[in-house]
Amino acid sequence: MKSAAKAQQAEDSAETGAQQIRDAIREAIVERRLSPGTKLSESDVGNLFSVSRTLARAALQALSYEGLVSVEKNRGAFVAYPSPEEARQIFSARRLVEPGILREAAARITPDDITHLRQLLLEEGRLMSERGQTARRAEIKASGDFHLMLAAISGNSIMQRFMEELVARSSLVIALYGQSTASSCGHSEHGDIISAIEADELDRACQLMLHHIAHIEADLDLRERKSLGLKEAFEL
Amino acid sequence: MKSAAKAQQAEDSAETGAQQIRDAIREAIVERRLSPGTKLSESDVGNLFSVSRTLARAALQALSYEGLVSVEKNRGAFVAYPSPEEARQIFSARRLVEPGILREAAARITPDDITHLRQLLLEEGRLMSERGQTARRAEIKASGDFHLMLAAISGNSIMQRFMEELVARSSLVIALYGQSTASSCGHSEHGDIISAIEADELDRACQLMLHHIAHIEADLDLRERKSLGLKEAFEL
DNA sequence: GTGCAAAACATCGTATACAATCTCACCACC
DNA sequence: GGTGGTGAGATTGTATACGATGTTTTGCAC
Repeated sequence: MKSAAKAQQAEDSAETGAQQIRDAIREAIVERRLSPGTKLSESDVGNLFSVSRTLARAALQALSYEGLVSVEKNRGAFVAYPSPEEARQIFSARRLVEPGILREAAARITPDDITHLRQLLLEEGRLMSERGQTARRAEIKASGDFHLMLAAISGNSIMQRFMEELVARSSLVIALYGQSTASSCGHSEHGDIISAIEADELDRACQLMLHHIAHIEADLDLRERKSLGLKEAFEL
Repeated sequence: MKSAAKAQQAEDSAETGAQQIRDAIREAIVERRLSPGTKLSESDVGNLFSVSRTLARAALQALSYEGLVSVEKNRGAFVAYPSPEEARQIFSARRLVEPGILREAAARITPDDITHLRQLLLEEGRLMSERGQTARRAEIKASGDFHLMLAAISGNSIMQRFMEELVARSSLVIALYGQSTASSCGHSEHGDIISAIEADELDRACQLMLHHIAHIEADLDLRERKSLGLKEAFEL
């Protein structure tokens, strides 16, 4: 189904092995196999993927442009540890752009797109009912994919890329500050948004989107906690 | 006035010499000293800045993430040559985000900020009346800085970075498809927007912003022209 | 035993070197 | 004369090497 997109990827983005490493690490971060603050030394990354430090470094640099890793001069790269302030900005940005993306997507959406969206939802629901870490991780990814697919449907590749960054960073924020052990996204809300789009109730769809984002944010505990490092040290 | 920001830059972003090279090239692109399509070979860039290809390559990679340079596998880096479709997407993105940024900026703006904005406008007007290439270039930069300062005032560094990318890429688009030899931005429109903010007429300010963006877009000729390459070859 | 200093270690920053790929000119052949 | 292949040159892709910077550990003095 994605053969065309994949072919283009393989042709264009196979540009260097660094891209592959970047994608692999990003996926690991988004699926929360890598925790915020984890050190990603160039040598280790290079050894892990059997490439030289040159490529490892390029991959880490790329991830730092996306805000997923922070590189500190002469100290190394770490999985980003967004501050509460950054977290607020990320969700502020999402509140700002997602209604607009939704409007553009609604203007161009096809029945096929709706089918795909509903398929995604089904998959998401299935994963939600399953047990186990891998199911949980796949669910996190699927939940983000809903927002990304809307961006893709909007037809604006710039906004799409921007949303990819925001969704990925959101995953980091939820990993850090999320409270509920439940799902990362209110699942049913995604369905409601699709329904509103189908019914051509654009304003309501935007309202639902804003509420949806607000719900995710409401599950965060963004209080500063300086002593977290100490606590963690004990709990580990 | 920017000592704090500069210090942080010097401390954080002097991370590598690559940053400096990246900034220098970006400035050259935004000020249109480098035309779209110009080849930027790693060796040449390296020699120009007296560094190795390693750093030159890193700088070019960074610029490619911002969409200002396109790197083609095994072929090299070129100043980006945005297609009409890309141009449309860039301005579509600006229409989408700038009103939102404006609203957030208006909510946090201080009298000091307004003073700075007006200073910027004055500078812009002064440059507009001057003759010469350097004045024209400075004017282009100042014109973009107005939009960037609004993003800075909004206090959301993520949106700020995104706007930096959009403004820079807009400059490329205008260089390619702009028709009027006149200024890149309707200068007075910037002033009108500030006035609307001061008067707390937020909706009107947003309308003005949208009109402003529309004016810039209206000056573009985004028709596809396949034969351009041939023509250019002759005209060169 | 505590605190500081210096050296050893680990890691990053940058340069250089070699391999892979592309471009283009030149020549043989049709 | 045009077409296709082949080889030299140029440019990028990747690896390795060396110097610079930060961190840890060791040892000595108090």
